[in-house]
This record gives sequence, structure tokens and C-alpha cells, in this order.
Amino acid sequence: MSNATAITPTRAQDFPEWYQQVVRAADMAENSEVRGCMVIKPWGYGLWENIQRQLDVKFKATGHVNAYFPLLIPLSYLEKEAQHAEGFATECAVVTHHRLEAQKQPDGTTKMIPTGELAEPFVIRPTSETIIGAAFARWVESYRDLPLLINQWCNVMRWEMRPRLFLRTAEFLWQEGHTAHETAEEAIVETRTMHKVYEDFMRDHLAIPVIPGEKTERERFPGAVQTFTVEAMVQDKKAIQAGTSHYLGQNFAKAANIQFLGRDNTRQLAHTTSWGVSTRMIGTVIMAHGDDDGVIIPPRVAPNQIVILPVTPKADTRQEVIDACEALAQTLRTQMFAGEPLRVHVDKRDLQGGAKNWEWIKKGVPMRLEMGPRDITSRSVAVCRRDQGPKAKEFVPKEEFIQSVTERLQEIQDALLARATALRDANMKKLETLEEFKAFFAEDSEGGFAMMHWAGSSDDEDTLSKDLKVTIRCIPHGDQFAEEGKCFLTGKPSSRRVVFARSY
RNA sequence: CGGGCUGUGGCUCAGCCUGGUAGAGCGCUUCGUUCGGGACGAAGAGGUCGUGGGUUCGAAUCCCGCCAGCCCGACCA
Repeated sequence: MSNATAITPTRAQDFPEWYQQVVRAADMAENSEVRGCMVIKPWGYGLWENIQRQLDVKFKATGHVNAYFPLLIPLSYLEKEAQHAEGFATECAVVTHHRLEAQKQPDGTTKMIPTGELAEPFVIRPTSETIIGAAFARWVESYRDLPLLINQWCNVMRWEMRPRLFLRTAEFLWQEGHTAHETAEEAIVETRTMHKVYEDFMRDHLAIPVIPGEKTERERFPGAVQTFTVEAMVQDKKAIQAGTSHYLGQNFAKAANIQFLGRDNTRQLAHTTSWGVSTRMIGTVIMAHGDDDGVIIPPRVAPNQIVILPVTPKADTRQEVIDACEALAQTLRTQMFAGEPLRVHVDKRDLQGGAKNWEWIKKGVPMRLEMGPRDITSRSVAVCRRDQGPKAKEFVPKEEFIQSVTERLQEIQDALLARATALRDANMKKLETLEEFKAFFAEDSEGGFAMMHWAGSSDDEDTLSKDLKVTIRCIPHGDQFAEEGKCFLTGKPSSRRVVFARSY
């Protein structure tokens, strides 16, 4: 029995269900017994580790250092910045007690009763601006203490009503950068620098082209002066916000009292920024690159870039084949790809070859190698690329393969980026009128990114959001968006197009 | 937080209307055949049917309470 595709349903049939099935088939994560929280399994976590390590290099290269702050935030801290507090109020988990009392029940069981109520409750961090701000206030006295360039890798919790693996979970992993600066100019440069880091990372490491831009007031981070975003398009033509960086002005410095004595001997408030990406990136990778046979992971971030599948048709040559595979793996591991040693795995499990092969296809390992007795004799390997069909197979002389392996991986990386770029470009349209706009986002139409002239208000945005379920994803940077025109809704003059889309 | 639905072996579900103490497919184990390959056959392991109470000779099945989860909205990295 052979299915046409490994994943049912296909993307075209039911994209959300396809996504769930792909995550499961790739063994990346599962829903846990804790509502809204997921178990990230080794294959999914391995991807996160690579994202984390590679991003961390970029953070260090731009002058940041890592630190760690408490999981629990005093409730009063959240009350310091009104907009911020309001923004997160509906999704906070609150810790109110600090001990349990074992209470024997008549039926012999034990119940644990929370006691020891806290005088001031703690909130499990939904983000750490407030508590890091309090630390910054202690650390900063003089302009000589600035800038502070801190990053934290941690978990946060937002009590989401409708969780989905990786895309929206109650607890998720992320990094949050927090910086404090002497001047607004410096803080804005920092915000833009990190925005660029995210853009580059998405493109060069995850093979996902993004549209960098600024959020409108309505979509802005609560308490921020400016929010920058990188917006990616995934295969159902919806937008997903992949990373944000915020220029916070002096709002949080005021709230947390981050003051310093300036060069002119006056007391001044610092200018702060924050920026982050989360495990949502994994969901973005899956939806951007996956096909009807499962996940496709870009080589640069794949937990294993190459899996070697020993072909062992006869018991008496089995060990010989496995030894040859191990030897090849060792040779490959001495090579570097994008600055890191190749990650090669030999799958020696005693399973049927076909089942094993399909397992790795569904997991999205970029390259599979098959080696059997005949290949040993002919000194060749069978090479299968995940960005090509499941049956596509090229027999390559072993030495030639070893010489060309990193180029081949780069080809896959490039092919994925090219494919994702083509998809995005094919679904980005410049539209002029409200009628065109409505047709573009009609229930039965494909949708995509609509580039529109816009001069409407936040209320206008609200209306469009309610009626058509579309939002302004960003006011994009870049010359191709700069042109004179008239707002499609209000008719007011506009000098730049904005990007509208449905979003995750 | 509003509206709808569902809780049965690891997973997906049937059985419930018309009460008689459990079934299928997938997965798992073993054996055999096959295999440059997501195969086939046979045997087998695994469930106090979410939970508490009620009706009944007898409850997965009927009634009431509770709990949990899912879907559709509002919210969101």
C-alpha cells in the first residue's frame, strides 16, 4: 500500500489540519496534559537549539551579553506602565500561594490545598520589560554605564485561549533582548540593528524571505513608541510575524525609573528597546517549507543535515555495510557547513528500509544517503534531496560526493529560499480600490499580501479587521513601496503602500 | 469570557437512540514469507468505557451533578 502523499490531508485540502499532522508525523512536539502547553520533542528541540545557537552568535557579534532574570514578576511592577499592563492583563498566570498542605480525605486519598497566601501576588512573566527595567534602574547611575545591552533566553507564559503547537502556546521559549541607551538616536539605531539581524537570520538561516517594516499604532507592542516587525508569508498565503523589535522611548524608563546623570550633569531618563523571537519560528519554518510529505528543514538549522540509511538486504553483509556507513559519516563530520561541523546521523535501527526512509522524509532531514553492498562495490552513494520528490535519487561516486557535499547542502538551502520567495512574490499584489481589495480577501479567493495606499485611522483598521479579518501587517521599508497615491479607503493622499494580510 | 460539541486500550474512532459488564483500524510484541524496502500472513499484549451519585435484577448505554478537552467567536509572539 502506498499513499500518494505521506501527510493526509494535503495542504490544499485543509492547511490547518495538514499543519497539525505534519508536526505529529515529524515527531517535533505534542500537546501535553497541561492545557495550552506543549512537549517539545528532541527533533523539534534540536531545531530550536540550532536557531538559538546561531542567533546567539549574531547577538554577541552586535555587542550583547546574556543574563537571566526571575520567572516571577511582582504584580505591582505590571501596574507601572498603564498601556503595557492593559496589553497583557487578559493573559497572565498569577501565583498567589507559596505552600501546600496535605489533607487526608475520608476515602484515603490525599488532597493538596494551597495555603500561605502571598501578600503580593506574582505574575508569571508574559515578557520581562518590567523586571529587567527594575534591574536596569539599579545598574545605571551615569551615562558611563550606558548602553546596557542584555539578552535573555527563557520561557514566558501567556494564557492563550486557543493554543496551537509552536504557533501559539501558553508557555513558549524565546529570547528577549533589553537595552538601555543615553539617547533616543542610539536606541533607534539599536532597534533597527536587531530588526536587521532578524531579517538576515530569517533569510540566510531559515530560508524565509520577510518583509521588514513598522507596525501601525493599532498593532504596536503595548507601551512602545515604535514596533518593527519582519513578516513572512506561509503557504496558505497568510502572514506570520516572525520577530519584533521595539523602540520603547522613555516610557519604560519612566515606569521603572531608569535614570542617569548625563554628560551635562543633569538627571535624564534612559531610552530603552526590547526585541524577541520565539519558538513560533519553528511553526513558521514548517508552514513556509513543508510539503505534502511532511516537514522540510533548511540545512543550516536542521538537527541532522544528513541521515545515512544502510541498505542491508542480506544478513552476512549487514555489518560490512554498517561499518562503511559509519566510516562515511565520520569523514563527513570533519567537514564544515556554514561555519559548523556537518551533523550526520547513521540510522542503524533494525527496521524495514522503506519505513525508515519515510520517517526521515516526514521529519524533513535535508539529505538522505543510501548505501548498500552494491554501492560499496561501485564506490558510490545514492543521494536523495528533501526538496525534491521522495523517489528522486542520484547515484554519485563517493569521493565526488564527499568533495561536493557542502555545495549540495547549500543548493538545498538556496532552493528553499528561492521557492519561498517565488511563492511570496506570486501572491503579493498592488491593488487600488476597495472593490479589488474585497475581492482579494473574499472567502473563496486565494488571498495573499495586498500592497495598498493607506491613510486611514486606527478605527478604519478596526473595521477592516472585523469585516474582512485582515490587518495591516506592516508599513514596509524599501523603495519599492514608496510612491505617491491615494488611500483606497479614505481617498487621502499617501506616499507609501502598506501590506495587508490575514495573519496567524 | 459568550455559543456548540465531545469524553471508550498508545492514537483515531464505532457501540449509546432500542440497557444484558467492549469492538475496529492504525501502532506495539513474537514467528514466518518478502524486501535497494513506507509489504504480507499468523499468533499475542493492552481498556475498572472522564468522574461522583441515582434508576434498575443488571448501566459504556437512561437521569442528575462535577471535571476535562475540542470547535466557532473576542484576544494574541
